[in-house]
Amino acid sequence: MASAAAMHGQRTSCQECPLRSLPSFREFERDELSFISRFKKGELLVDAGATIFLEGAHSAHLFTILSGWGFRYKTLEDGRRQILNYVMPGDLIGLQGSIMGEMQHSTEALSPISLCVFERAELMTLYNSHPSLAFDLTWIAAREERILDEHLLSIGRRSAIERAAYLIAYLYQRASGLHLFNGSKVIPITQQHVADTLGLSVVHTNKTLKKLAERGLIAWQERGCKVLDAQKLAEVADWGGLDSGSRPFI
Amino acid sequence: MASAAAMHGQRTSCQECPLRSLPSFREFERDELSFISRFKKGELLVDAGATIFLEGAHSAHLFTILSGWGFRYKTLEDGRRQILNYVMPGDLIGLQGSIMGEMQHSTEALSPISLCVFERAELMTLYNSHPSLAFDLTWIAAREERILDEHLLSIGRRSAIERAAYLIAYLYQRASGLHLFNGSKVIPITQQHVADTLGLSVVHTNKTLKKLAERGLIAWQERGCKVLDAQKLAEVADWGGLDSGSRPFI
DNA sequence: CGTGTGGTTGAACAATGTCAAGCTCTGTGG
DNA sequence: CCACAGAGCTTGACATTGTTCAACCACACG
Repeated sequence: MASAAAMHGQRTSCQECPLRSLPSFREFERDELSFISRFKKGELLVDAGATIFLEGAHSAHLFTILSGWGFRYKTLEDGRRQILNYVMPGDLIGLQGSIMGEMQHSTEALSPISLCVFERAELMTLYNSHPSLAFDLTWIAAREERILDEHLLSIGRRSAIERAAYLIAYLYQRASGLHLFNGSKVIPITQQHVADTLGLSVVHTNKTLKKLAERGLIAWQERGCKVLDAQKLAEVADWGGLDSGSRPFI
Repeated sequence: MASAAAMHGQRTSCQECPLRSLPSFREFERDELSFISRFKKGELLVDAGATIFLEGAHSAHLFTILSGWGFRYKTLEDGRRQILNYVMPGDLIGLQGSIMGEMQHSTEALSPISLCVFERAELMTLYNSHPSLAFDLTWIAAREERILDEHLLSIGRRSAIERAAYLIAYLYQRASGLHLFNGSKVIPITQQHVADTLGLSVVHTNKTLKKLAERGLIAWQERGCKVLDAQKLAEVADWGGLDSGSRPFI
């Protein structure tokens, strides 16, 4: 597993953070922004395939994804893996571990990722000095919870084809809101990732994706899934879509 | 669906809150306690089977469970139901809705429940005046997230018998920490609840529970599941157990 | 050119769902 | 006190879904 990682002080200033201009995210007050600038200690670059957090670790840092795709997962003793959720630009990762101690899941990069680095030890300062940002952190945690609720509904009660349709519609909608596609509409995952997210075997996943392809909703490409009809995917899954308002990030 | 609910100002004072003496929960500072006393607007009693929150609602309140059992769930259009998690004394419910707007899941009482009532509108005051309690709210949300992670692993990757063993061990461990059993060790759920939590049909759930009973790990009783060997249940599921330290509540 | 990763396929098999019936309580109304 | 209805549990036969195994293919990369 390649896991080269480069830390460097050189950095995008928070004032010029490319995420700020996305309509998905809320605006900052001036003092919030200056606090975050000080809170940010640098940037980290990791390769595709690298592990950012490993289950069981106690990390001194937490990160916000600046660019790239990744995923969180847990495994059983015998190696069975469950992907819990995907991470994309604007997502804060490592909060669970920062607040409660040890990490109980791992996080891996799906593409090269750049991260803003924050220090866990300074989290309490944030709570003390910026109540609005503290509220945002709870918001971020509540949002993740809400997404996990939907995933649970999906894995527990949707059929294989519905699950697959939901997953792709979900990833597409999130990534679209972040302008992550340059017209390509290709989600950079393998069928193994899809299988491990849906709780299915790769073989069955392959056959299921083929059905979606036959219906003209997706096409499978070199290293990824091309979304052809996001609307119909959501319909197949009986999924209402993500919250539409703008959300906080840090 | 019976949904009688009685609100009354009469209340257990927070100073004498029975939950405070449980080792599962952390101690409060004096000023935290006095703030919470003011934050609490009264108590609510609901019958078994009553709906506390309904998906789609905008509630002006959030609650902490004082006594009783309940569960959170989501449904698909055609009626398929997925139970997301169970709620027990000390659990804060409605935080997701309070922070992000509309409820996206429903909550139902499994037994008669008493609740402490808080006003959503005063949440921001908490963030402004009590950073330590704000931190606790994030903690509470992060804890729920962690539990959902484990549930996702369970439904996605564990076999029927492992899932059932995990669920019962999980409920048993939580309830034990809250001294919810008076020596009975009986979890008050039906097999339909188990099925809807595990993502299985009732019939298959029945057969699976029978296997656990044959192994001497549980016994099914009038309206509930008697836990005979919590240790072995956790082993069957390859589950490490809940976090052991004391946690915050409000 | 090999080699590895990811995708595709078919066949045999295992896990789980569906249908249908019956059973045992418990509570209710006559 | 009895009859009945409903909820929850149990069981067997059968259908469907999903898994495992074992190939084989295609392409990218060294």
